[in-house]
Amino acid sequence: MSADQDNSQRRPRYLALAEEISRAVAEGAYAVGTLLPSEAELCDRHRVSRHTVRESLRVLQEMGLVARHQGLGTRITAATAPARYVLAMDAIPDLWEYVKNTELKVVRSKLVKARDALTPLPGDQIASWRLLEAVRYMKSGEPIAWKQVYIDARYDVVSGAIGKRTVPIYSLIEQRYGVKTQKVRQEISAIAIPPDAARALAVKRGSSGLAILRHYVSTDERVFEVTMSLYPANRFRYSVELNLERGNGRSLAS
Amino acid sequence: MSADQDNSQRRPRYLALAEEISRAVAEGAYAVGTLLPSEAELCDRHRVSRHTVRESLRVLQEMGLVARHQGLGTRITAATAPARYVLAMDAIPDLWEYVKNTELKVVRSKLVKARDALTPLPGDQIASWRLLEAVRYMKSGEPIAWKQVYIDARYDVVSGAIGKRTVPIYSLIEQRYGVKTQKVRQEISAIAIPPDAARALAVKRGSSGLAILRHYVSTDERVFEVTMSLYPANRFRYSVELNLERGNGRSLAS
DNA sequence: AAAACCAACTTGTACGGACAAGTTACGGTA
DNA sequence: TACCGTAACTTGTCCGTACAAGTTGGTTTT
Repeated sequence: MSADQDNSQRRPRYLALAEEISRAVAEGAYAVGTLLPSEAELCDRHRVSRHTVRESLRVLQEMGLVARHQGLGTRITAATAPARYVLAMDAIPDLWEYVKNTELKVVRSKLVKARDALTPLPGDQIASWRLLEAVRYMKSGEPIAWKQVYIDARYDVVSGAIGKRTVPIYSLIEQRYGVKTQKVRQEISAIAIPPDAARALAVKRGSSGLAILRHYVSTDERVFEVTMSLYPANRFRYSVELNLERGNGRSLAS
Repeated sequence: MSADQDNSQRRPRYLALAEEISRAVAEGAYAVGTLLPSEAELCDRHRVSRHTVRESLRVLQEMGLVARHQGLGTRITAATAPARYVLAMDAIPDLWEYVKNTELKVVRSKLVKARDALTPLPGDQIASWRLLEAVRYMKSGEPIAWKQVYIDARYDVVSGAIGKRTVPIYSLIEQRYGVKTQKVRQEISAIAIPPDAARALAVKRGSSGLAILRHYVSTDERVFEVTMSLYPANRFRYSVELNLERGNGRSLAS
């Protein structure tokens, strides 16, 4: 038996092997980006079955240390298992909860070329995007956000529609076109509110505000919606709670 | 072959079985809290090997639908797989990457009662907290953040220490006292920068800024550190990328 | 009545084998 | 020189067998 074994409490061979490999990786025996020895080779070296080797590699994969590629090999992706924070809720605050308690009123709608957008848009600069300018109100009528929504013109679910909306647009796009949101890139910054938005929000131009830029990315890596939202200070707080998890929920501890 | 198979693109049997079981669970064929049929029984019913059944159950486990108990059985833990966003990086931007490229200079340090803190503190209002006032600089010397750090006085790792720091304080607390960070609650808002901070940041008082309030929570649910950071507009953008994952990182999509 | 034992059932670990599917590199041909 | 086909290598899927380890319930013994 090649892997260390403590008589008083026997560890499974696959865990012992996983630990041995992860230690070797941490010590630099295999550089990040390179391939581990093949499964057959690991069988020979450690005198275990392919089942045991595969089980070990699965554990390492769950820890985020390796990625397996059929036909190619097992690549080292990290020297030590990355610790990750997991968002402890089902969605970004204003994708769901927030939308439920407010109304979005579209006040302008037009087609624009990417290059003409006030907000930088990705990809082909002569591509067409549907721009919606909107104001979000509390049910009580107070304006809390000024928003520009750019929709890839191929998914023009709301062409020309002006008025109140209560369903997130990316959700409509998902339903209508079968596009799946895989990723949301988000950037938050402080800004002085520009004149157009200031009027709509009933605040002084140049007063403090929060800007949240979001790119909605589909499973085939395309940005299909871009939103820029402006919130006056004191009318909006963005809260999230993050939990610390290591690897992908799997560690070597038994 | 008992599980549906599409000729044009053959799905692995174990995935088809996993989907069949998850659909049955969602439809109420098995109540949450009860046991699934045993592995042997599932083999018989679906005419597949035990390996295939075990592989299916592992997928369901990864989705958070079932929990396996050696000697007992496989229990249904949820009717549908919880959907979660996972922060696609190792840490909140300024817990790691950001800290590496900047320096925090503590300019004031004193003990305060919770009730006297400028930032609201949780729990007992007569409890003592170590307050550090600090400025964060780029290596180039430009001030980018004004910060108040409140530390539960029981974990006074930096009592009175004024000067430059490059290691996150919560990390020092973890090392010194064995406290484990389990959760970080975070709130982002826009503010007009107050006078004290404006001076330290070399911006006009009242100009736009970003405020990030964080509560660091230990594994025993205690808040042991609270930080309030102020960033002038245009000097700081808070970027995150969120991936949609279902269950524990595993879905049925291939 | 309580404790010990045992059988039956269940999941976990480990082995072996076979073939499918993906990737890469090399040799032959146009 | 470029393209195509093939061989070799690799991981993925699926099957089977055997035994270890854990759980539970029933029976026997004290």
